[in-house]
Amino acid sequence: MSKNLKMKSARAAKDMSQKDIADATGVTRQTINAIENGDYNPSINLCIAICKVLGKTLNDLFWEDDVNE
Amino acid sequence: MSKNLKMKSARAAKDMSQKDIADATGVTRQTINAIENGDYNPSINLCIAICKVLGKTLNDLFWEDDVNE
DNA sequence: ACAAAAAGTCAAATATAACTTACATATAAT
DNA sequence: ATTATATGTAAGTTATATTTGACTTTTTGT
Repeated sequence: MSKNLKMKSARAAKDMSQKDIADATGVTRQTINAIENGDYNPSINLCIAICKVLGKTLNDLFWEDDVNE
Repeated sequence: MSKNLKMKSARAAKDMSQKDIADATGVTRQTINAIENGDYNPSINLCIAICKVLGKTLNDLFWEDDVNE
């Protein structure tokens, strides 16, 4: 799986740390880190929560990039 | 969780059964059924695979509706 | 009315996302 | 030099998505 740089840059644009996103979405920092680094395959509900925190949509952050396994 | 009627109608528009989608995405019929009925929270990769089969995007099928747990 | 396909559901097993704890590195500030 | 914050990673555990197999109910076609 490839890295999610769209998520990483959306997070940078909001000046939030991985821990900030983790706290806002109710998961751990490691989970956010793993998603950004493409280490696993998060649930749709978590993706939606991340999108809401970052003011983006699913297509903005999760479409077309992470298609490769 | 609420039912995913967008997915159900996109599937109807393609005249595909739940089993057809299951086979095309590499999961079981029960998994597709559970997603349509809102019984659980699929992975983003499975959502993307379903979107591709149905010719839709993540926003088309999974945004704004399934936000309610 | 009958048969077949599609859909709904359930229990038990397996795979894996996500958690916990922990340690290491890098950067920035004091 | 030291403290604090942010990030990357890993082993072991827990929660849950997904599978398997089976059975029932609906729908559709003949």
